Amino acid sequence: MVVAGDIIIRAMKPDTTINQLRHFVGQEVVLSGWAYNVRSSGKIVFLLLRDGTGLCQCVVEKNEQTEPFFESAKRTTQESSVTISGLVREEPRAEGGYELAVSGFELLHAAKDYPITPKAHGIDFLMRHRHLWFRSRRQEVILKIRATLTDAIRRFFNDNGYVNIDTPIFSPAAGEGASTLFSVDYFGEPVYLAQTGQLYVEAACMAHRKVYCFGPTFRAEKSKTRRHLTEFWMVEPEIAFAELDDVLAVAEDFIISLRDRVLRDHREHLQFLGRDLAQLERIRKPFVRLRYNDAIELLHSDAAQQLLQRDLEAKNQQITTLEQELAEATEKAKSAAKQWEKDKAAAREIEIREELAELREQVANIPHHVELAKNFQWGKDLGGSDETIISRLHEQPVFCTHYPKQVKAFYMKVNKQDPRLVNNFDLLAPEGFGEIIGGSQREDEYDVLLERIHEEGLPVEPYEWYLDLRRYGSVPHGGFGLGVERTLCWLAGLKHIREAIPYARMMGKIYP
RNA sequence: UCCCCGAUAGCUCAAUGGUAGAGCGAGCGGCUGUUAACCGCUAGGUUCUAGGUUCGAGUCCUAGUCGGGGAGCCA
Repeated sequence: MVVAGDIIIRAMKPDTTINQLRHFVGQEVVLSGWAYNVRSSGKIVFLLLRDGTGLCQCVVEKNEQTEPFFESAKRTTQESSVTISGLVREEPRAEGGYELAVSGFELLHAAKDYPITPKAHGIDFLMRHRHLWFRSRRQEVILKIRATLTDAIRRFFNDNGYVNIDTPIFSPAAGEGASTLFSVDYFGEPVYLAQTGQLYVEAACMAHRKVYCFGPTFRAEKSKTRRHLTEFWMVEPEIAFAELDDVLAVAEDFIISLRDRVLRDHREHLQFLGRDLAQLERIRKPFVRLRYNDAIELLHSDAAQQLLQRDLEAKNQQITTLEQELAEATEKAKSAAKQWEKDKAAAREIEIREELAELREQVANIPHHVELAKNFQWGKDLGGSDETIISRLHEQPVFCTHYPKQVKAFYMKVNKQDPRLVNNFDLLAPEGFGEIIGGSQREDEYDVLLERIHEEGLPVEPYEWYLDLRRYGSVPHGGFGLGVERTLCWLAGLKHIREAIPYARMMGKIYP
């Protein structure tokens, strides 16, 4: 039966996809895809087709030619798969500017009760239907940008002389902080899912000079925030004959290249997501370099306090505005003449309530943040609110460098001028998106590294191979890790990290 | 681990302690330019669980489960 339909539909017509339609204006073509939305009146059907490359309105007018399939087209349910032929024509009223005047129609599979309807849904429901949520416009766009981002990451390193080294996911011992590792039964032995490939990539670095690993990493942290996943993707370059400044320069070029590529390939997608492109476009070298000691001064400064004060005022102002809007929406939801107007007002009401709740929480937190900043003491790690303050006081991304060694990992290079510090850095993305890179120069002196292992109370034996790298031709070297999902959040302007990965693994979430 | 909020139809949400409703979705019908189309009709409920208060609990109280937001920690 498919064959018969095929012959009728396909005879002499080229198969194409929606993103190619502009090359076929005035011609008959065949499209296949899924019904995104179907509207009909008595004698005309508008079927919005989704084919993975775009959306196209397919118009079926009732006449002799369409008579055999008109009813079938009219009754097509959401997300049913179809093959449609028709004449491509320019049409300003249609989304995308082109539409198909349908001449042939075949239903491949009728979807029954597709769960994600064209109305509002809660996040829990959407996450449980992640496998179907992919088909929604916003999710499709985000994951397309992600695919470009991961390609741009590999491209940068491959084009710049780095060798890709795949590091193991099963790790024999806890590298740092065993509590944050997932343990797995490995033939009766407890092993752990890798939370970094760095130590392994360092070894390869001594063979290849410039290397990187790229893959999933795992953190068993019980954190439930919009910035955390238990499984996320990280790329970790490692460079021989490099000191801290050399690593910073690489990170800078790397970030610029990712920004350039995503902006080049996804301008329209970013606009669809509501991203402020000017914020991305203004990013340029050099990024801000801020030493930990200076960051503390900044946190203690009037500028920081004023920023928070201005924030408080701006947010209170926003709350007032939103409260007015909420009252209007509530009134409209009750009094509007048309049902759809009520609907829209009610939906807006829910949106406003959510925004208000978020703003009120932020306002409630500001005094706390003020205190944290004012009382920040030397020797502590920078907290989330501190990072936000620092990044908001600068136009460009900020490298925070030279942290106290007690809050950092044992392998970071102890600073020669001030041995209380290490030659490390975090990169803070602008607009308060927070930390997207953590990196350092590595300790290359055998004695110092051994000392640090002892200081941290770590067993030496599992690190013998790592110490070997300092026994046989040790060189200054360093690298960093960039979190793919956090970077995507920044580039695409996503509020929550769960949208930045196809299947988010979070505390207590493993389906689908 | 800590703090705040929530759980009512497939979905999104209503319901001064007093007969559980609406819209969407589904089913049926109407409509030749719709844009989350629109209009009419129909079906759809163990109000998260277990206790308690009360003449009476979706609503109040206690505990638990699950979810959301935030803190800490981090990419």
